[in-house]
Amino acid sequence: MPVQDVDAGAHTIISTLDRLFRLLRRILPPDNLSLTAASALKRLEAGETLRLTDLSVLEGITQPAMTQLVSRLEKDNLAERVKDPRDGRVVLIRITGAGREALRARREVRAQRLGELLAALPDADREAIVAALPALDRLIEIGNAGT
Amino acid sequence: MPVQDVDAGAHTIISTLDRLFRLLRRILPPDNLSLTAASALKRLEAGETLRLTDLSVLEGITQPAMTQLVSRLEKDNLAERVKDPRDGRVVLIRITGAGREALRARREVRAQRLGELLAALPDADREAIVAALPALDRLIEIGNAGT
DNA sequence: TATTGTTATACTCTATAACTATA
DNA sequence: TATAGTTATAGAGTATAACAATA
Repeated sequence: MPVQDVDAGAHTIISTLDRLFRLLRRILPPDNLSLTAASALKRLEAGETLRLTDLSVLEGITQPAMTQLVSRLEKDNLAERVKDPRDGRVVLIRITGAGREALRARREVRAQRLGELLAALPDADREAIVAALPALDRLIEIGNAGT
Repeated sequence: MPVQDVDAGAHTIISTLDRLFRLLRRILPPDNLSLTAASALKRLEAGETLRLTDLSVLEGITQPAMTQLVSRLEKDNLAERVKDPRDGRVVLIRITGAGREALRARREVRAQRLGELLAALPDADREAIVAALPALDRLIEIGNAGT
């Protein structure tokens, strides 16, 4: 695609992604982790603990929004607040065993649902989608770098 | 991709899409149409009028949720309720001129933002993403058919 | 009685502004 | 005074249950 067609391409990409987004939300099981909760938990799953502020920046939401999200996660026993002995102002967040299990279950269910749809696609379509993933990952990286 | 690897592929696809969605939401200008409002308006933009129930089914949300959404759109003068002379129970929804203009402005801003990110990608990455769009559209079609 | 839509209520997710506690 | 986090408040978006109006 030549650079001068980037804007036309952007329209098409956005349109498809918007519809895909709504589809994925529809097939997501209702009694499960929300996108926001899952995203934050995934971030915690990777490392050890994270400060509430750092987590809010990484997730791209405000500090009060993260305070509330952590409170909800704590209420459901998916994450917990830990005091930082070196700085009394700081709150560290840690994922719980139940949080890890919730992530695992969510991954399984969602992959199963999407897998059913993928299985109905022609091989060439599956290949085209998989082939685009590294490019999309780089796009995400560029977008996040600008934050 | 062989069929037996569909589940592994599904995990990777979902992970990338989840991060992509959060990125797109972040780069969306705050004082603009939400994803839900824009999706419903786009549906109205295409045809003439739609019944509230039909719109809720098409958008994959409940009837009360659509009632509220239409009320918000009406408050902002983006859509309006029209009585159906043939059936007193029915409410028809119609997009307004301001609604069309809001869609246009939203498309322009979002395409511009995404275009900036796309322009920073190597040509091969842009091509891979564009090449996957028809496949994703067919995936969406399959998913929506199951509704 | 069935269909169409609204109202009531509750929960998640988000924001900004004002506040508290600690450094 | 600056930083870390919480509380207060408001609004979008979603759901289920109960209701009203019309067919």
